[in-house]
Amino acid sequence: MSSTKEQIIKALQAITAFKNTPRFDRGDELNADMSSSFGRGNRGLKSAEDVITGVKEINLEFPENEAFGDYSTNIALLNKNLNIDELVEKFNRLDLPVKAEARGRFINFWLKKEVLVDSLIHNDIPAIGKGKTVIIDYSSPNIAKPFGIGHLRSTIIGQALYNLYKFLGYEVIGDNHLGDWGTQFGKLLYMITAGNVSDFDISKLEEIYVEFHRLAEKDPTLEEKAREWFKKLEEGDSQAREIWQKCVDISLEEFERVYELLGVKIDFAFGESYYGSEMKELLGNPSILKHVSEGEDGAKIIDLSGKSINTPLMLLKGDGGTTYATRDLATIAFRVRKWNPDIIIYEVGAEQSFYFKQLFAAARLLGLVDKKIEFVHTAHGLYLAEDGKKFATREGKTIRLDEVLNEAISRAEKLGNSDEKTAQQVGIGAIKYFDLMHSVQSNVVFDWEKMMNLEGNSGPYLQYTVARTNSVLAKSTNLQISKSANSFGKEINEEEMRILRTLVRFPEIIATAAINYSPNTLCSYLYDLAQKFNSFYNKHKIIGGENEEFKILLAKGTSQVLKTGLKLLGIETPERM
RNA sequence: GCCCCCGUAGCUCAACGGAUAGAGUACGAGCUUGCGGAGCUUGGAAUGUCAGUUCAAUUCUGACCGGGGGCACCA
Repeated sequence: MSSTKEQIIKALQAITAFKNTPRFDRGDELNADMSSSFGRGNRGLKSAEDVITGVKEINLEFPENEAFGDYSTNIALLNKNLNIDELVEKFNRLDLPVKAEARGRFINFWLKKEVLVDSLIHNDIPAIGKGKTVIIDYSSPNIAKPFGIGHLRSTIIGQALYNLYKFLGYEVIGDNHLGDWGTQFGKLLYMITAGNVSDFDISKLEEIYVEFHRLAEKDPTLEEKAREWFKKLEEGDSQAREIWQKCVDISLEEFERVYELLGVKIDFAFGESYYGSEMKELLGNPSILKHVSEGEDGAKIIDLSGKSINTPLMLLKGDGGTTYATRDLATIAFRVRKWNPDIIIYEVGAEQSFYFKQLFAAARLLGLVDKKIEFVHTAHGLYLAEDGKKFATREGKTIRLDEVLNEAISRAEKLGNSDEKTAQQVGIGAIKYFDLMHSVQSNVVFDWEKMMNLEGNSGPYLQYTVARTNSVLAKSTNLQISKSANSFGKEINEEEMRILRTLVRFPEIIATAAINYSPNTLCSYLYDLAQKFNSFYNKHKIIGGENEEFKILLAKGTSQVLKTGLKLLGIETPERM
């Protein structure tokens, strides 16, 4: 069955004898079944003279203002000579679930009541991702550093995207690309061996790292020593390898705690160190090497000036050691071979935008991927310190994520009567929602108070609304919905109507949030829905009220959508709170 | 110096080129025994500056101002 949106578009195309292939965005293209005729839409068209010609472009949008209908089109603005009243009149002769209405040069479409009520029962999510594979590279904390606030966005946004794509029927692979290789280990190895440090934990490692940079400022040769140690590690030196393994083990243990708290589980965690053999293969492949040239101090580089990128990508350092880029290219080769994805999403901060531009260009230049693969770098904004500056490990200003999470949980506890589990759901929910409600690319200034906000537009507000619906529904379990959907139509009040019109949008909101990589779209939607429900709840009595069965059905529908939406965002919904 | 992102209400954030720029918070005024007040109703308050494209610009283009990030041996 085609969506209402498609039905409207097809009807408009039919009326206007629209011939050009319409330009669909990705979601529509996947969604639309253009091979069918325009379905039941054409029944009302009697003959060719009913057709209005000369229309060049058709598009349909969600009006922002709800007074302008459920859908609207600017067709009459784009086609100046169009007789808008004639078009509306013809449209309304068709047997469609919407009614058209001219308003200025816009046409607004209103879903009919039966359709709205029916959507309470059947509101299916279109499987627009069927047959497509998407890899999401997210979280990716660095070994030997505490899990800091810096990786919160990647973890939370990445997980939300993962859930959204999966929900839409995509084959989704989540990979936690751990930062477990690279020169930073050379730094640690140098410090550990030079200082004869035998016993260390995660905070000790951070101290050592900070200390290294302090010393290196005075003595630049230390950087050289660090590279030497990393080179040793890459060559398989047993002492280096042993210390490295210990660092990895310590870190993973720490990360596990954080993921547990966050309720995040990532399919794979291959990490950078996994790609040793893939890198070798890459570096030995003549068709790759023909793009490699020698740069300053013997470094091996890939010239990207043909792709209008002035800075070349460094494939190997002067001493032959690998770089971030070597490992990322190897990772791409591996992923293509193993999963043959359609999209690879890197949920990584905006400070790496330039690097990813280089990486994607290089991957295409080297022929690691074919044209159909789409690379996406979400380039999220950063958490900034309250002074508006970037948090930096080197200056020791990292805020540890577990501290933030525990603080959130204890604040939720203080609100009173909730048990430990609920407090965790509320505290973590607050943090996740706070992160996700921001548009991905904007920076987020770190502020405890705002972060833990439990009122207004917040995770707990949504959870609270769900708890309310649960409470109502629990009291109405003995009521059976006996009427058919159509029979509810007459007595629907204004508040109920607003909820219905919001609920029916859910599937399209999900698709929009995924396709635009913007979970904040879903956040706003859920908040809007919850507000509408709470207004309704305050004004009308559900149990024992008029049209009771319908009201319960409405509460059920709202509850369901809120729960599903929050789940997609990675936010749990306590039964009570 | 060059490149990227951001600039919207006191503060924190929304808005696929569309119609009356939408929330939260803070501040002001309300919500009689209610199915849960972490709630609801209500008031004031905003697109950095200057041009341009367009029937239509917070959105696109250019310049400028302000903030953040980046520009090969870090990741």
